[in-house]
Amino acid sequence: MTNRPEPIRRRVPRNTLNRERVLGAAVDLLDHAGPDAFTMRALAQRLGVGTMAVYSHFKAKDEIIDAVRERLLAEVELPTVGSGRTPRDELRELCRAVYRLLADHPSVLHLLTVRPVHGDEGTAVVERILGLLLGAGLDRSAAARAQTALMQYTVGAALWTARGRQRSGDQEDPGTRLRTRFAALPAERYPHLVDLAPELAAAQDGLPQYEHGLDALLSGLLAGH
Amino acid sequence: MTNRPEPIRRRVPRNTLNRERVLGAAVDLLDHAGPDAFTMRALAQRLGVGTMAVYSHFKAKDEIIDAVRERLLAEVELPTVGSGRTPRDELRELCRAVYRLLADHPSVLHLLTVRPVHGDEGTAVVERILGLLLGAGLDRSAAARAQTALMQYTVGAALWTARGRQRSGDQEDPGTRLRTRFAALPAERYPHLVDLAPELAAAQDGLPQYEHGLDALLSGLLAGH
DNA sequence: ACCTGAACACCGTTCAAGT
DNA sequence: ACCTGAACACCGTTCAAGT
Repeated sequence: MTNRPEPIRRRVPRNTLNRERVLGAAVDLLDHAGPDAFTMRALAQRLGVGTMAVYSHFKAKDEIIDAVRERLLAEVELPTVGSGRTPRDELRELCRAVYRLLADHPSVLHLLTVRPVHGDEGTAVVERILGLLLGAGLDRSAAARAQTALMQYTVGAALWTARGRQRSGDQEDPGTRLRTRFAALPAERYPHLVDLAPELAAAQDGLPQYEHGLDALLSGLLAGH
Repeated sequence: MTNRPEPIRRRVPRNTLNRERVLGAAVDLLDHAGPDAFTMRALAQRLGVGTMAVYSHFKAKDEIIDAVRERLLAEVELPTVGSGRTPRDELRELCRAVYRLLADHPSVLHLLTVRPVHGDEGTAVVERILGLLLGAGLDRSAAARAQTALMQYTVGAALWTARGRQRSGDQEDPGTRLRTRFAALPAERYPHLVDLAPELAAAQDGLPQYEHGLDALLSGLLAGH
């Protein structure tokens, strides 16, 4: 891709490795090859550098994990304030932005489950959501619980989708695989499951399913306000 | 030798190792020591057996993971049919049973995120939930989406709680830690977050928080039926 | 200060061998 | 058939050494 021949994999000259470059390669590696392939050795190789060079910029692998998560969570693009006609519209937009980030980067999801959050990642989103909930008339306690419930559902839905996509080494998409699996169950024991196999398969469609649940959750949380 | 001295760690006699014993030790190890300590070598040691003995009963570690997940998911105790006064009551009970299982065995949660579901685990719960949703008047598509949303929220909430408990090597409980962290944020940028720090910390209380969100979700899903 | 290669203590799993 | 110990190809990280 470069203009130079580079007959031999040239070593990166000094001082060109830095935290930013390491994090970029880490995100690439995670999104492209998955968490299992996210290895210090693979990361260094991708950077064209000895394995231990990375340790000059990060104390340990866990520190890279934290930094990657922080970096990606900070990337959530907040819809402009007042973009929705109602607080509820704006809540939907915010939650969908978080879902989209998690769905686009299954690795972040994995990082969330592997290591708890330390820093103030995602605080901007939380702040906005809390403001909208209070603005909708919820009291302090209800707003806090609603915010937590929205994040819990969002993480769960994203995880659900990522898990379905995980085994896409197979030809079939997760929906069809799930449909055939359910349809093959004994109909006497699981009549509804067998009967609703197509509908259950259709509910594995990521964003539309997320929005269905999100709307229900928002309705329940904002009921009476 | 008498029947009991055992001056030297005696080797388990032949044919006493079987799949059940391996799975029991695996659950113990996972719940007690966490996923990182769940090692083939540690598992064998706990069974008083050479590392490779386990491979006589399971092809690989992944197969153990699948079997553990299957075993625990089958353990979900289904409330007796018709125990609730309304379908909604019964739905709550079922979902809470799933949440309790996941919260009690954080390892299952990890196993769920690490490997996708293959067999027909948890089908009994799904069947019951679908029946109740249809009984409540939801159409086929709405029932399938509602069932998926309920499971997504349940997994997300359980994961959220488990993640908070993960670092309990520290003295403070996750609530206080989160409160102090939020309270320490710059109040100009995050006024609501700082203000609601105590309420947000209180929302990390596991089951009560789960039930709050569950009620809202059920209200939204069953609205108009 | 930044980067290297060898080495250490792990890991899952293969394999030939024992009973 | 069931179990063993050595060995292989990995992993994260320490360490002494190079520039």
